[in-house]
Amino acid sequence: MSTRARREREKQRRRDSILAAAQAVFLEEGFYRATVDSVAERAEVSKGTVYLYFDSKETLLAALLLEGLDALIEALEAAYAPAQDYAADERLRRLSAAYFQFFHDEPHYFRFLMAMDRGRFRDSVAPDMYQEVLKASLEGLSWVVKAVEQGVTSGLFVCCDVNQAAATLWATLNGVLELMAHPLRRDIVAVEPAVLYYSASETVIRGLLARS
Amino acid sequence: MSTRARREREKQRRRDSILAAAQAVFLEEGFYRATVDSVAERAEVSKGTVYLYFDSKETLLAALLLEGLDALIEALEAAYAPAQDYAADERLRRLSAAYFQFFHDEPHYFRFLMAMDRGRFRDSVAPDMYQEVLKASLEGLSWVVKAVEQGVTSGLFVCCDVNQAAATLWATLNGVLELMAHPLRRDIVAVEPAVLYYSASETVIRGLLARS
Amino acid sequence: MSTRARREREKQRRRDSILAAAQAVFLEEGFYRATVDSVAERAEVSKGTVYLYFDSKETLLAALLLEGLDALIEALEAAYAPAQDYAADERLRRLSAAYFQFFHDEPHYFRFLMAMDRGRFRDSVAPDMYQEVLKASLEGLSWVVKAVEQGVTSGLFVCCDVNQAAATLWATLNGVLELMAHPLRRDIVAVEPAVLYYSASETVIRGLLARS
Amino acid sequence: MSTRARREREKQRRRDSILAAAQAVFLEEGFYRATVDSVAERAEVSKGTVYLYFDSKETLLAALLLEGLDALIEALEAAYAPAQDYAADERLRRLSAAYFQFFHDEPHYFRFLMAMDRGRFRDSVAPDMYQEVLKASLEGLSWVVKAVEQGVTSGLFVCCDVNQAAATLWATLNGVLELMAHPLRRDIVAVEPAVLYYSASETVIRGLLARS
DNA sequence: CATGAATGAGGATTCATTCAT
DNA sequence: AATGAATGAATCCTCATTCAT
Repeated sequence: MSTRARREREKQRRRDSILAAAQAVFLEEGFYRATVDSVAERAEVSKGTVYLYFDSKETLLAALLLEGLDALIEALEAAYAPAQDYAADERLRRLSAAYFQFFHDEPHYFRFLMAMDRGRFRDSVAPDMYQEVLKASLEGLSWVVKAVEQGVTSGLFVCCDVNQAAATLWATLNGVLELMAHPLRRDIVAVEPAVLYYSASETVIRGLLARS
Repeated sequence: MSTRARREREKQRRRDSILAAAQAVFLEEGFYRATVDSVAERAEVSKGTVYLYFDSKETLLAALLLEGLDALIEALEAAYAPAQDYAADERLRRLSAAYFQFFHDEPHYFRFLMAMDRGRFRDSVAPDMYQEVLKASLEGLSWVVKAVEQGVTSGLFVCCDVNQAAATLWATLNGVLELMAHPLRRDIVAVEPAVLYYSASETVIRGLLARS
Repeated sequence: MSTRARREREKQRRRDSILAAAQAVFLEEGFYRATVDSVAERAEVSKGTVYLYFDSKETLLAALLLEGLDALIEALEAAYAPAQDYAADERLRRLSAAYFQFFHDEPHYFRFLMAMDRGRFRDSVAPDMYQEVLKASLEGLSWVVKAVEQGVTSGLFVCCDVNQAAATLWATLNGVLELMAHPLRRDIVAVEPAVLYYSASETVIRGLLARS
Repeated sequence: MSTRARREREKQRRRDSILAAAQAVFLEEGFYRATVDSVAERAEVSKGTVYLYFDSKETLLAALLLEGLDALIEALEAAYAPAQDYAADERLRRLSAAYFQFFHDEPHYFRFLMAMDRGRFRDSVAPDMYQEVLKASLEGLSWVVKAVEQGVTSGLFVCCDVNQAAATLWATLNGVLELMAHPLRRDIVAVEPAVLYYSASETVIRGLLARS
């Protein structure tokens, strides 16, 4: 029956709207200072309803994270473009650009990702949710690993360990993003985020290239 | 009078012991979960005394930060070794190693530095304290900038913008540290922190080198 | 029409299954900690349905009680055995044994009966339901009163007031049951429940007997 | 210094006033319905202060209980009158009367004692507090046991097991108190509490007496 | 200076009950 | 009749901060 389908859709919509509200509130206030009350108010539902859809405040964060990671993974896969025929360095550039784009479009996710450290996230979220976050994170990195592997195989890159090389690029990009995420640090560096990001990415890629 | 001097010294000692207690507690519990009570207890003073020496919990964090930054700046200056005659790439390697050493020896400072983002730090700390943190951070980075400048001048490095290059290295190093700071992420990457740090640092430095 | 009859039967069955679920849940969790949600879940109906059959959580308790009391009254009547020719002391022994048996078989009812004290039971249950519980309780006691009356008439017992004597036995039995219902108190007394119950019952009956 | 002593006294007074408030509120509302807010309000302190003196709502109950038990034990000891020369049956009568008197003077304690069953009391109170309650309860009963022992030794009573006999009397008295504690049940029995209590007590004592 | 008792504004979470479908 | 989503008041407890001594 269509009634049931509509119900389901309504439910999903409600869930999404709560998630969106949580995102906004967490972003504005920070996770700790944010209150479930504000989330409920923002979503225009009662506090009880929030708990109807999510077990706890931390679960809300986890769901937000997962959603973001899924989108990111998709973006990275599209950037890698398995079906296309790209050179390894080109792939890294594309992945790097896609990562930047993602955080440019949805700057909050970066914060949420970083917020995982704190608050005994691991203890307060259902274990399977934690595992999912872990799995998703790994999956994101795996595209970078693949590209580096291709480069090593083709002789374009020279490096001792593929994981290490991929992690270096990843760490660099994250480092730039974090550096630029904070107004204080952005002021210190006094360089345009996009420019620094691009230059850092290029620097690492150049570092990987085999010298002719 | 020596009475006065002793008084002063006593006061300083008290302040330091509170700071040390705060450091331990913030590290163990995280800033938000930590309570002023625990800090007071750890420092073996009353809660009121903590407020006698520090305006607020956040001020405590700022003081901790500043202390750490001072130590870091000293370490970086020593690594740069203005009086010595080092090549630019060597200087970068030394700075990079010193940075790693610092966070290896005092892993909490990294956390505190990162914690500055959150919690409306800016709003809840006296403006001059905030300025001081900013100044200190800049000072740290300036040693890296200096080394890059030397490299460009000597023709060892080739890069369009000195600040950019320095920030790239800085961002990379921070990125690795952050990546490795979180157990979850450390698991994902599956590389030894020290190894990744060294390799990332080398990769960036190589990326800066002028091709022969 | 038979359709109507079936409907009626269905309804009764539903009601019974909710009641059974409530009994189980109240027993396991205690009345206050139990949630209507768990009752509904256990009964495999929706929460709304529970409220369709019962006005409130407290009404559920009252219905449970009434059900239990009805069963108890039947058991007591059977023990008294009006059609048989028993001596008064024998009747008291039989009633006492039946009471014990009842709470042995259905230990929860004792708890429910005791729970009536608390929670403004009187205020939150429909007055007629309260009256019914009262009536049922009286009816149970009346069998004891009858037996004592018989004993006094036959000269076996000597006592000033029949109600008093019956209430004494009743109070004693309840006292033992309550004493033994709580693990803490059971530990304190360090006597087997059945043994204490029997001995207490005998002691009171002996106390009623006219000295020869 | 007297300052310190006064402080200590003030603290004790505060603690007592909170305890008294809790007693009143728990009595009026029942433990579950009572809120810590009301206790605080009644004691004319802030909610935080209540938690300064007591760890939790349940701890408040335990403290109340313990206080009551201590008073009861004292009353029982006085009734037993170790220094005096009483016959065993007289001692039981005195103990029984003291018990009644106690609950007549402080009717709430009976309720609190009974409330221990519920609410996972054991789990939510510090283990040592639980042990104390247990110990105190045992101590109360021990006076009855002593009196029965004396009776058996002197040949006044005849019974197989001293503990059993003591528990029977205890159970009976508790049973009467409980029976009379509840308005509903009091109505059913239709006998004056004091009268029933006395008669029940006499009945059990008579049941213990060796027949001449 | 130092203390530590007192405060009270929140905060996360629960759950009986209602009501539109 | 049955559902189950939505509600929101109510609850226990925490903790940064103040202030009288």
